[in-house]
Amino acid sequence: MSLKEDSLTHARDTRHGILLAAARVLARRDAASMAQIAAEADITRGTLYRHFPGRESLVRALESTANEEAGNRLAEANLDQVDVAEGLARAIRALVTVGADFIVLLRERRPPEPGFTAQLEALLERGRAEGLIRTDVPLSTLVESLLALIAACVRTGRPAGMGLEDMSATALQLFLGGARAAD
Amino acid sequence: MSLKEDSLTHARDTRHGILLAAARVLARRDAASMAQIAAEADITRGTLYRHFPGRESLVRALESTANEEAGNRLAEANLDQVDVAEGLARAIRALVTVGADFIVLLRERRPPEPGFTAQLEALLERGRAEGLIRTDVPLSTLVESLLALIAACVRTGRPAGMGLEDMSATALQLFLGGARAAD
Amino acid sequence: MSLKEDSLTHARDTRHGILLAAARVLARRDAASMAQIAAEADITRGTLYRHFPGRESLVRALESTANEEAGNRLAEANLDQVDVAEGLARAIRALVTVGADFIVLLRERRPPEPGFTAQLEALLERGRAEGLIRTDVPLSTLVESLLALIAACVRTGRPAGMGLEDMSATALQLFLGGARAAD
Amino acid sequence: MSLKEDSLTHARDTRHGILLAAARVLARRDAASMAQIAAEADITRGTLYRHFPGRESLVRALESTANEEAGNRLAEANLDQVDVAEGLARAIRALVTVGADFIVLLRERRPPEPGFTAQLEALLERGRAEGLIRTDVPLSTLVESLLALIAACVRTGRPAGMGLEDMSATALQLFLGGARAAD
DNA sequence: TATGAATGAGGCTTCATTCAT
DNA sequence: GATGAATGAAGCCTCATTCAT
Repeated sequence: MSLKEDSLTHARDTRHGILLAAARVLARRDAASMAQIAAEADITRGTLYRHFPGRESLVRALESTANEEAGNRLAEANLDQVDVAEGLARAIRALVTVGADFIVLLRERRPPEPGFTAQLEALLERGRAEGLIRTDVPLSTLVESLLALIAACVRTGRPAGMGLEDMSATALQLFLGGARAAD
Repeated sequence: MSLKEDSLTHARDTRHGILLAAARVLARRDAASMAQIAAEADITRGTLYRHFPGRESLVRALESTANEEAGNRLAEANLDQVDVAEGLARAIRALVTVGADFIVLLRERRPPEPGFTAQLEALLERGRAEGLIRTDVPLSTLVESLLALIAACVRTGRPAGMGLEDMSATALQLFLGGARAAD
Repeated sequence: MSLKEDSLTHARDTRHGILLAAARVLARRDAASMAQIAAEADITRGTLYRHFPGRESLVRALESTANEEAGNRLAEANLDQVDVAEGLARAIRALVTVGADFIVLLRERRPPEPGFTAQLEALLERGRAEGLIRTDVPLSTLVESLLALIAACVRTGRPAGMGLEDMSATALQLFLGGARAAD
Repeated sequence: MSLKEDSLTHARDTRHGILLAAARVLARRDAASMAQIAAEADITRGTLYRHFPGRESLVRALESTANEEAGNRLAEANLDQVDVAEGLARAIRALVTVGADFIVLLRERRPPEPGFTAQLEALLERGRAEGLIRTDVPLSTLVESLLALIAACVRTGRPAGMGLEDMSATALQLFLGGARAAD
């Protein structure tokens, strides 16, 4: 590996490390300062600014990384090649996994980039066509509800020591079956 | 009405006006400055500080007002004197009504004061005892999910022009029955 | 005098004091920091920002104040009601007087506002018509030269303890007669 | 030519190229950053620091190069071997030629190195002894005035498309004879 | 009680400079 | 010798808060 490649790799790693640190600290406190983010990433503010020219740039990179990561995981899950129930299970597991690192996304969510929600919408549409998903509620409400339930499960599940599988299963049950007890 | 009472009333009105203005502006932008809040309330910063000794005090007052208001509405709903399904319907209508102020609460959310969630927990517990509400999910997750669903319905329903009754009904259906189509 | 008028006056005084202080400190060091300017004006940085929303605003106010003051003094001098030689003497005295406070202007000069140089140009044009001022050099060069000579005289004269009258007389002699000894 | 000489020559060329680039960029913007200077010289910041240990060092080198160059040109002009009028003409032509670099000097001007102004002072002193130059104005004021006039002529002449000879002639006329029309 | 000026702490950002490769 | 990452000291600006009127 050449020197140049090495340095590029290093830079990319540092960048990623910063994004992870930012996600952690912004998840704790939404208005975290650049100093706090730099501290969490174990670098100085100056270095932080070497990698991201400003706060906005950092937040945008964070959002688009999270969007991208979520989109990728959903894409890898081949949602359209399994039945809708299994697709929902996979989608939720994917989002819970991402969510653990990027809950921030689920909070301060600006109009989320398509390619992320689009896959969820397609899945739910198919579910409607098959008679599995209700049609008397707007699609956007369903998507928003799904995300809200995932966030709720992660928020309450993590402090209680639940694992990713448990949190995912709970979210799936609540989304599909609601809080009503099975008869 | 005596002069003193009159001035007390006036002070209370001003206070209330400030809180409403603060709710409006904080709902738009979480990090709104004291200046913006004062401007929205049509007073000067000095006056704002005469009524609330500091930003934290204002936010706390806002939270506890919202909590109180939500708590009062829930209390007025006599949740414990009707069956659980009707109780949930009433609770959701109450919370959807509190709406705009409530959104603020859901953002800055510190551990919400009891007296507010306690009533929801009691209702859900009763539902469990009656076999209506599932017991395989922690109570806190259920409460959080209920609040998340309400917020989701308000967020997507309001821009779509839905009324309070529609949003409440949707939230209730999603909470109780989930997204699965009725058989 | 009403309270409001009083406070307006006070604000204007403070503003003017800041401008004077800024002129002093910027004359010493062109890249002086806002902190240094505030210190010279005996206020804190915060107060400085209450009066001028940013550095650029301060510098612009300084320039336009100096321009204005110079313009006013030239206007008061009734240059067009005396013969050209006397007019030049008056103009130079006016500018030397302003210059003592606002040399800054004469240094970092951006395209100076008209109303200031226009009066000088009119005077020199009249001098040309009367045969007093040479016509073989562009008018703009003459104006620039006059200002440069005034600045040179102030810069070298002040440290030497020369008074305004002496500096003015020197500048006039150099401008009109040049460095050549009178025959 | 040995390798060592070659590398020395190369280093000297780089150094000179950097100084020229610095002159260009500092003439445009007084507070140019090291990064901008490096970019103009087409090297990295690291390399810039290899040649000059710090900003101050670079600026000093720039000043002393300009001083030296001006000094050299004045020395080459053999000012002391011609009569004073011709000497002044030569001196002004030399300084106008140094031009662009010179402007920088006139801005950041610290007490200019002797060896440069000394030659001007000697010339003017000789002019006084011969009765050509006025004695009723301090020598330092005369030097400063001469430099100011040269700068004024370059500043207004260059945009107007005047050549070096024209600008020099104008400066000489204004310095010696002033703005008064010849009788 | 209401107002507007003043304050000072803290945030964002830039930049000269150093260091490891 | 050259490069790019890292550093830390300022600089600019905002804002919650206090004070005098």
